[in-house]
Amino acid sequence: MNPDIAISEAESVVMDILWRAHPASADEVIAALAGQQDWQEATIKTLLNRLLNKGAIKADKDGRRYLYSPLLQREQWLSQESDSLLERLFGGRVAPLVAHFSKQRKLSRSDIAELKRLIEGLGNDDAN
Amino acid sequence: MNPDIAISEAESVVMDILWRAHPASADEVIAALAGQQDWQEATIKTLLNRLLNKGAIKADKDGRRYLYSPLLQREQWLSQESDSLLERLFGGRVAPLVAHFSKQRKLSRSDIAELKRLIEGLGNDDAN
DNA sequence: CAACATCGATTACTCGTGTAATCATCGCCA
DNA sequence: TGGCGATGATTACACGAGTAATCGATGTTG
Repeated sequence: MNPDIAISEAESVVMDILWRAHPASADEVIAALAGQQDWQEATIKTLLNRLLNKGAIKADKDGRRYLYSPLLQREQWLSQESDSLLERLFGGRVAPLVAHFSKQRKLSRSDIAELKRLIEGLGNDDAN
Repeated sequence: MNPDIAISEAESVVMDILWRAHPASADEVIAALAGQQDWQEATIKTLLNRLLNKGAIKADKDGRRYLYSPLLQREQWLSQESDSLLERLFGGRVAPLVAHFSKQRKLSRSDIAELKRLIEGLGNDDAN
């Protein structure tokens, strides 16, 4: 479908704002980022434009300004990013990844509980 | 300790060779990469040098050439990469990450089995 | 109506990265 | 022993990303 839209790190920060609340004007995005990122307004405008040019967001005219909304879905982006890491680092297998976190003691007690619940709810799916 | 050595994508491909078998001469690295990457020798030499300059590998003189070995450990790099992704995308929690893969049907049957085993070997702090 | 404010678009500049050619050094063979 | 070949070092160059200033259009207001 959507041929993978590549989002840079800085761009993804802007996307995050829009995923949380859209549509949003440039000003609203800038406001939301103040205190979180130390960016000039101009910087954020540039990022919005780059996102626009690569089709990751759309802009609807609202009087003299625009209201921005995401086109790229957060879920899709999550998949792109995490699949790529999974592939590159763990040969595409999830278990080794979890094993890694477990080895690093990155699993909180609630993680473990949640995983238990998750795994148990899976037993009978499809092939491979 | 080691203040995060940043490795680029291409560099990590070279590291992978060295992690698999070290020390290795430039020629051996080049040989190992032939057929896997479509890089000129010069490109690989450059990557080796950049890795050297950033302290990710070391070079021991062996006659007229060098033998390269990793300094940055694979485990450490895996952690850098996966922790950063986990933080950025899933707020640092492992369970949501696994949930994501599960939702995307990225869990193979053997993944599930392995995860089951893994998780079971963990929960022995208190009951349940 | 003219000056001004606002907002997006354009332009700019630096750095890292991917990719590679070329340079310099040094041991080896004829 | 002097040129050759191998090997690492240096240099190159385009492109994306981060960061931002400035321009241009357009709407607002006295």
